[in-house]
Amino acid sequence: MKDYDLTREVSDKYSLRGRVFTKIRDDILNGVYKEHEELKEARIGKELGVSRTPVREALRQLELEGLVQIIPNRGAFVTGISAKDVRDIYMIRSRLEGLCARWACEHITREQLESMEENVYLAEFHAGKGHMEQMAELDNQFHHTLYRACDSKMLEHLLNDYHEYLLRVRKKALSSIDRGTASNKEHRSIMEAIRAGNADLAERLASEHMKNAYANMVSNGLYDLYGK
Amino acid sequence: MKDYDLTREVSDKYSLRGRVFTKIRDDILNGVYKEHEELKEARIGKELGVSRTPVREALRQLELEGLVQIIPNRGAFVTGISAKDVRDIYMIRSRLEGLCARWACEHITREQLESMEENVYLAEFHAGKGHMEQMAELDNQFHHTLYRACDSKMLEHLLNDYHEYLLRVRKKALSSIDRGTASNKEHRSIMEAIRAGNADLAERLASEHMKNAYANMVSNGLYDLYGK
DNA sequence: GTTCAGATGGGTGTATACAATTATACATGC
DNA sequence: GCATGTATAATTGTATACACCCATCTGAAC
Repeated sequence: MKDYDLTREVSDKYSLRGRVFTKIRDDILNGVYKEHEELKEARIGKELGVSRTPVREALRQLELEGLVQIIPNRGAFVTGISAKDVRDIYMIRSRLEGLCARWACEHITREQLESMEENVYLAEFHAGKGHMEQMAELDNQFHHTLYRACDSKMLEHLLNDYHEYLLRVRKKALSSIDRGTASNKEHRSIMEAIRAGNADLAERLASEHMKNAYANMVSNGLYDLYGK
Repeated sequence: MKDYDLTREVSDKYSLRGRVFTKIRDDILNGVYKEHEELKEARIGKELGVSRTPVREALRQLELEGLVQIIPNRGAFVTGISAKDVRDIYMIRSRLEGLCARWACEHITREQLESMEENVYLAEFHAGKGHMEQMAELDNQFHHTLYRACDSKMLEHLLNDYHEYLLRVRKKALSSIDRGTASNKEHRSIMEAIRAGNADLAERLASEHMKNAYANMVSNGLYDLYGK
């Protein structure tokens, strides 16, 4: 039998369900749907020109992604993210990114390391110019490369989940240019620790990188929008 | 608006879909369905006396739980767990259980602590008698109490996921009575560290507890069944 | 004014029909 | 013999119909 890919992802980007799933998901992450807003199957289906069936399936999946909550016989609602949830996720990520960096020391490929180097180099340029948009994109890229480099589908997928989950919050919490610069320096340190194969150091730096990102967010008070 | 529960769980235990979901899930965890076995909607529906609709929805959810993989237009297959996946999960859990124990130091309730004490006490009794069945059940219970005690829905849910995910493997890897005794001693240490409010110690002990559990599993060579 | 039974409307839950896709078997050509 | 094409069966993907559940409103009884 063929050796199928084991990661748990929403397959089938090209089916109706896949398209509906992606659409609703993006709308939630981009704030089109607010917290606790009800998502009615019929309305969404009508909007996208499909029947309720693929919409239902998409919603059921989004429930497990954590973006939607379904109450039996009542409906689907956009989940709220509390300040505590955000804090918890950052702390969970700090542990996991640390583990990820540790594993990356052993498993990173030449290409991945070069991609990281390029990323850090480029980010310095954009930081100097104050290009926030590009900084954010490069930040995403850096982390995805790191997740890749740990060579663990389990961990990579988990970290991707959380990373994307937080996009809802990060979209609002525009980080300052100062934080961007500091963050990129941390990226450089992490990369160098990995290149040197220093697993203990890499784990510690990556873990602290997350804690710093969270602390910055709190000090900016920007995610209070979501607090109760 | 009502303050709905935010955890991402499969709600609706009493709908057909909920029952189908639970049934298939249990069958996979109990080894009724083997790795890479195909799960056909029509057959399962017929067996359970329901139509394909709830079966489909259950399968789509199981996909995100990681127990099933769906290939578009092809079908649903039971996912395989490789030896590496098991190792990765144990390492991930070691970090997260550590974090969980740390948080429990601050948030554990009187009842939860008493439940842990009772658990450890009872486990000593069963260890002496060689009651493996009860030991396994108490082990599950201890961890669930710990997950509860950290007072984080995010972390609790994540750990529950992994815990249950590994049941497939643990069912086969019957641990020895020696490991049971050692494991329970570790439980006691963790509990005492939490009771003393020593977060650093609790985190370290809980983290090592997982690594030990994994090491024991490897030394018994029992999960090689799943290796490639 | 308050409470509660019943009607009602809007929504989800499930079954079923049909369309689209894929697997299988078999024939055909080289 | 082997590869390739084609017909057919089997299976999944989607639309639709209807049953069922629940929130809301109404009105009568008190």
